[in-house]
Amino acid sequence: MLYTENKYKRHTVTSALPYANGPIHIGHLAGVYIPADIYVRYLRLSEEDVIFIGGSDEHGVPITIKARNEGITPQDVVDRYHTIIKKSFEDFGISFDIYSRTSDPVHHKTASDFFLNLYNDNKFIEKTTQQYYDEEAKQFLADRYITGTCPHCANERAYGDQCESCGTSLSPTELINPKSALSGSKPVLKETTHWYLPLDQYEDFLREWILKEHKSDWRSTVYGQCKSWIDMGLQPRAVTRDLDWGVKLPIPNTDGKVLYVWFDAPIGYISATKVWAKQQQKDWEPYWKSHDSKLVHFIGKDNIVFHCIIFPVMLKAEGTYILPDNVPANEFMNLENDKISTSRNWAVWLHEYMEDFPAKEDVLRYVLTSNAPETKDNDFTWKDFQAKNNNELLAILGNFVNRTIVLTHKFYNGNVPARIDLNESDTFVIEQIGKYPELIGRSIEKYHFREGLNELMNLARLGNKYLTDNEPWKEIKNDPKHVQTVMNLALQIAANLAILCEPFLPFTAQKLQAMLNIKLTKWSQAGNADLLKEGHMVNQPEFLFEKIEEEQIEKQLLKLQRSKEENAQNNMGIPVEPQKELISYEDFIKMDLRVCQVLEAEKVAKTKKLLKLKVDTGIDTRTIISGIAEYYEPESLLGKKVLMLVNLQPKEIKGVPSQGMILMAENSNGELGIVSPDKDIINGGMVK
RNA sequence: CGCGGAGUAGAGCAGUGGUAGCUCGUCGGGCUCAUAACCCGGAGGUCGCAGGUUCGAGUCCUGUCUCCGCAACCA
Repeated sequence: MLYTENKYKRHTVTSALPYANGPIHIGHLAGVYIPADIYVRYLRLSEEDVIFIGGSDEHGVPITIKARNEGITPQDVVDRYHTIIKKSFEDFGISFDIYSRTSDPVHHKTASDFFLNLYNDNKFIEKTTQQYYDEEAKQFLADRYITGTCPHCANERAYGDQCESCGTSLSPTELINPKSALSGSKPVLKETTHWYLPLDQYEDFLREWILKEHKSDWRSTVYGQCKSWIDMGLQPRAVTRDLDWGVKLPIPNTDGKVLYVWFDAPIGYISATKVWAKQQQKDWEPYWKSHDSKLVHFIGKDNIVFHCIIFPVMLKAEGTYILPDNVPANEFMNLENDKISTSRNWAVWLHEYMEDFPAKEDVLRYVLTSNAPETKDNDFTWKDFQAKNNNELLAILGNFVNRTIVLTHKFYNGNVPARIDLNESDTFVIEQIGKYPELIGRSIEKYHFREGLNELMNLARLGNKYLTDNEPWKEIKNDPKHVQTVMNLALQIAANLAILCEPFLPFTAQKLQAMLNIKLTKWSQAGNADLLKEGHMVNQPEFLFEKIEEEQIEKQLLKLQRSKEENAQNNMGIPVEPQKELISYEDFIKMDLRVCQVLEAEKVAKTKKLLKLKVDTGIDTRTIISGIAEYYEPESLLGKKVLMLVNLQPKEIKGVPSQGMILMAENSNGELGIVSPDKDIINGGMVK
């Protein structure tokens, strides 16, 4: 039974498949897994038919690269991370009905059948194009794995899809001197055939389905993102790749081709359902094909386009599947004011958290829920973590339960006292207890988990206030009869908390129920002031939460500090480039390098990176554009002596002609630094 | 003018036309059953800025500034 209108018989809840090339961190949890888990735990308590699906996404190029770098097979890589991820989810209490993986044979079969259906139905466009091929590594190269010189700004480290120096998007064939990032060799163009999903043909369907039907029930962030994609105009998207790691194409003469990972991953939800159904001896089809099933995808915002545009188009094209009812995507969780990053090791890893804070799963669940990035990016800080544990979980919820149980033992040897002669404040409390299940339930049904959690805490606050107002420790001498009523109701509040907190704090719910010596499994039991019968015996009090001390927090901050320092030392992510081809002295002296002085500097409007500089080259005064605005304030450059290539072909950037190039080098953080002479050299002094 | 989101008390957030609200922190008081926890009260905001619509705007419209995200792996 749900509170909001419900025309569905069953729920299919998916959570984004984590990519199996790294462990799980708090960003994943806050964005996807905790909200999804709250939602399904709530549905189960409400006695709804629900299946909660998860699994590892184990295909795609980055996994093959990682395998190559470590000298192991892609299967080794995904086995390692699948195991770590699966275990940390289990330990943390993410209650998947099935945690599967896309390397499972069931998935390969499901995905290739899905493809074949669309293929036989002529839903794809077939196109033959020229693509770069690495003859040494014997494979076609993804755009990202080709580097070369940008035709626009002469940056030598442009990628096949984009030049980061000038921001233009490129296609690999535009690069001058293309080079394979895999072997370093020069790739050759080779013909290859691929199949495309013509998203553009589904524009009307998407407009109707998202922009009209879901205008009011999808989150504004999700809706806005979809609208933007649709309005920009959708393009056919390749569903196949030349790669040998993935789901093989089920059509003849396509050796070395697999399904593109974004096509095969969401089908993983379906195949995981099949694996589950087989284990449970159930039918998987109603969960995906019956119109009385409610499909909900929990994802992070980076996945919106796949789950709101591409996957629905796939399902629509196939024709027999239902579409998602909602896609409650979260924004991002930052860590200590900085973007979470796997490669920079700027993260709180779930498996490490579990080691450092044993039996504190619910503390992290609480903090990440109460600060969940539901409407915008949010920040996780350790100080906040400590404060929320000490001042909220412990002080409000833990303390309420503790004082209630302690008093029960003190006054009644642990037996629940009878309720007699209710006064106004007692009936008020009973009335309030009756309101919370719906209050919290409605919030969860609307995917407002922060709000629901806050209401839960309000119930504990109500309990604290009730005790303080009635002062049973004092009144036991004056009015022992009423104290029985007060303690009875305080215990009923505790029992209600034991059910209502289950979606958010499952471990706490278990502990609390054990302490109260009851077993509560249904949401419908909550809201009732008679959960504990007169004379029922409760167990000895135990702390639900412990205070988190300053040292523990400092230890975590130190850990982060250390990874920042290691990053700085390790040259992370910036391999030293191999030496270039030998050139003659004649080639060298063609370059006119000189010491110049910056006279004026200002930001180029509407750009992030560009500065417009006026420099004295000794020969003349000229204007150049330089992409260093992120690293230097314009004023700090005034009067600075820099090295410059003055005879570079002029080039117009953002409408301003740039006559030359300042020499710069990159540090370990990818920041650019100006190379300057260390003696005072005259303007126009030659570098030789 | 690439697109989307966000800017509300010291911090974190809610609030889609009608007397500015919640949690934490802070200050004062109360209580002592409780893990110095709990309860009451106060201080603190011209709702990024500037115009406009309206009897009335945080809320609608126009302009403008700032931050974040997407177009690279990553929730």
